[in-house]
Amino acid sequence: MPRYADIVLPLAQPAYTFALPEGVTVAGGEAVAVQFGRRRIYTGIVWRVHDRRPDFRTVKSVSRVLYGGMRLLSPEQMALWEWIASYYMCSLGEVMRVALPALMKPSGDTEEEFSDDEFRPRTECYVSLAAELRDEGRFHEICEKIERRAPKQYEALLELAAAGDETRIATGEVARRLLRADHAVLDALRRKKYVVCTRRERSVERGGAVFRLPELTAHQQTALESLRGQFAAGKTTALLQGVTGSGKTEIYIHLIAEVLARGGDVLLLVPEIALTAQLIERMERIFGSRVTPYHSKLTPRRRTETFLRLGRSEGGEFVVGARSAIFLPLKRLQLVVVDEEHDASYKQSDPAPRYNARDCAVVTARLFGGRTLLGSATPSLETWLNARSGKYGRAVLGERYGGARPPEVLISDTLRAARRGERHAHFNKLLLDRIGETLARGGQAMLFQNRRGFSPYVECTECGWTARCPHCNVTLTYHKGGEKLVCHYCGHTEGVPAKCPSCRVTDVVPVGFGTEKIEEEVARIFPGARVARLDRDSVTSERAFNAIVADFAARRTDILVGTQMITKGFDFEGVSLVGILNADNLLNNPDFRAAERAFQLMTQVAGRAGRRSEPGEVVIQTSEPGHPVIRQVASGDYEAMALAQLAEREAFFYPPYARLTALTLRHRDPMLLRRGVLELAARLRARFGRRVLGPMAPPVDRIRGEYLVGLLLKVESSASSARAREILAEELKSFSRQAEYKSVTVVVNVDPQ
DNA sequence: AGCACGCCGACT
DNA sequence: GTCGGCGTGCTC
Repeated sequence: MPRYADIVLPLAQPAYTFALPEGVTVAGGEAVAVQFGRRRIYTGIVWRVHDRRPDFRTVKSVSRVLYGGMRLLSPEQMALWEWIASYYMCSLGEVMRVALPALMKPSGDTEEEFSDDEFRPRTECYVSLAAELRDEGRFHEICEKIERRAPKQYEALLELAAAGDETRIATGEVARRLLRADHAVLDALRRKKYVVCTRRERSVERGGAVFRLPELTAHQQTALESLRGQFAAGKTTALLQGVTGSGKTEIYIHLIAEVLARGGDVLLLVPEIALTAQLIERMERIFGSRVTPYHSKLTPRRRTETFLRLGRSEGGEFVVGARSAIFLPLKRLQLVVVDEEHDASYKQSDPAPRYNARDCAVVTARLFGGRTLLGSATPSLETWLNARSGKYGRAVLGERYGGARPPEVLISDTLRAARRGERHAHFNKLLLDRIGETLARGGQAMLFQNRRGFSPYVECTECGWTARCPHCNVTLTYHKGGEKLVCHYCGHTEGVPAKCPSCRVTDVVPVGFGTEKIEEEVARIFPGARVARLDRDSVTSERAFNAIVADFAARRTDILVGTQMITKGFDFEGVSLVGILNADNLLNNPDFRAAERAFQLMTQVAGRAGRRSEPGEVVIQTSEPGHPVIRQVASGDYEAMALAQLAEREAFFYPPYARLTALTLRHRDPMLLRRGVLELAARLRARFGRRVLGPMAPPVDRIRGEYLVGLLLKVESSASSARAREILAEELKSFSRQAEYKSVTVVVNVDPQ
């Protein structure tokens, strides 16, 4: 009987059907090499094996089976891929692109090109004590012998012997890279036959049976028990809401340890690399080498090793990773923890699949019959409402760790300060006074400005000309380092003109302000202070990031100026003052989530002030001191914010009461684009009525020489979202089939941030 | 995604 | 007269 396999290729295309040659057996979830097109060879994932002959003229055969026929994807992972493809309206191939590490999906024009790229595991040196030294008496004897003459070697022996269960893998070996002893010392020990070195494929085994669990406070204990109870009673998803410093992490740790002890797998999702590194370290202190990190800063090889190792694992795995870790091939997933679940970086906005890892976590856990814990100090309104309505379980941690008091929030009126002549540069007198006092006391301050660069743009003082990108409809951002103007959309860079190119009269000057400008000003006003900056421009690498953070933690800097980056989970003991330079640009974002975001951001920044020992101070500079969100931040009243915002969302029919799908149409000819969007809007209105909004011009309506226009679909949360997507897919298909609009690109973003 | 096919501008 | 630009459509 002829057999066929539907193969998913890493393309924005549906699966293709290939024949299975005589004697070749494959099953769903395995990887194969196939020839696609004239000569290109791709890695594909077998989705389904069947014997229905497709009605194409030529049916090509699968070239060979990869990874020795190992099943790369569990049935649950395949179900997740399918859910994502259907929910986010993309192809399985697009899911494949993010789900598999790059090295695992080689492609090439020739067989050599293809297989040369194929992953080969790297080896690593493992060290263990010689058999002789396993005997305690003999060990001490030798230690005594070398202690004086070779202190380094003695140290190394002790280190090796003392390496806890968490670094030692099952065979009693320790990876050399985990030892402090250097090459020469280990070599000497090896020559003396005190230690044995073996080279093997790295990180195949994971050790670590002993976890050092933190003690819980009474509040934490109550919350933990409550969550356990709710999970046991059948709630699949729960929210753990706890203010900054209340110790959510300790609760995660206890739940994680319980699952690992049962042999189940755990996935801990964290927003992004900045936070990832810190949390991974923290988890390694507890769980040792049980922790498997997975984030964008890993090398392609590491990612592949991790993927394959997990695929072969029998359970008891603990992965800490960023959003794409949701795709790792865990087989006994029992718990997914999503830390800072409200964080926007869980949603991938470009390219497809435009998935939200937090929502995928909930789906995945359900597929495995596992549980999801969503943690946040300031939950997204979607999650909060789900918890409130009883759809999700819920536990609240009200108190800061060790009874520390919340920071005192001072609201400083920018307009009033300006009227009184109490505004210098971008600082009100109040903030400057507090910074001065803080420095005098030897304390540290953090200043938050939600904007990168020296200042956003340059302007001619005479005629108002501003530098704009020739390819995108945006002003160019001014970066002082190098006197450059940069487009944040396409990367176009040019120099700052000496004279205004328009009126040729005067110089152009920087307008507005970003972190770089603030850094400069604060350094000028407080010449004695050591100032550093943390934003995407100053952080060129993980190393640079760590250096800036380490300097601040060690109090080698006094003031840290930064963007969002400084809001994320740092525990700096010395920070007693936090300044928010401009709350207005947070509040006035033209986005239905602006108020929620502003609250989350300001609350998070404020949480950086004053840990443990003394309460901190927060100064918020704003021209709207009476704004409800400012008041809610000042009083730390999340619920007031949530209730007020939910009322607005309900009134204006926004999430969580409606589901949004954003459509963006793109074309280089603006007239054709205009006709196209009107046509599509009309078609959609015929099906969805007033649920269709637009056409609307997006904030940036031209990128890389292409024009953009948006449509927004709002469907009641109570309605069937599957049906809505079905109708939308139908209409998009028939729209794109029209000859005139074939060249118009339509991007679908389900649940846009 | 890659690649071939096909129709309009600057070169030997 | 051709070489080559990239716009369009197809790949099991």
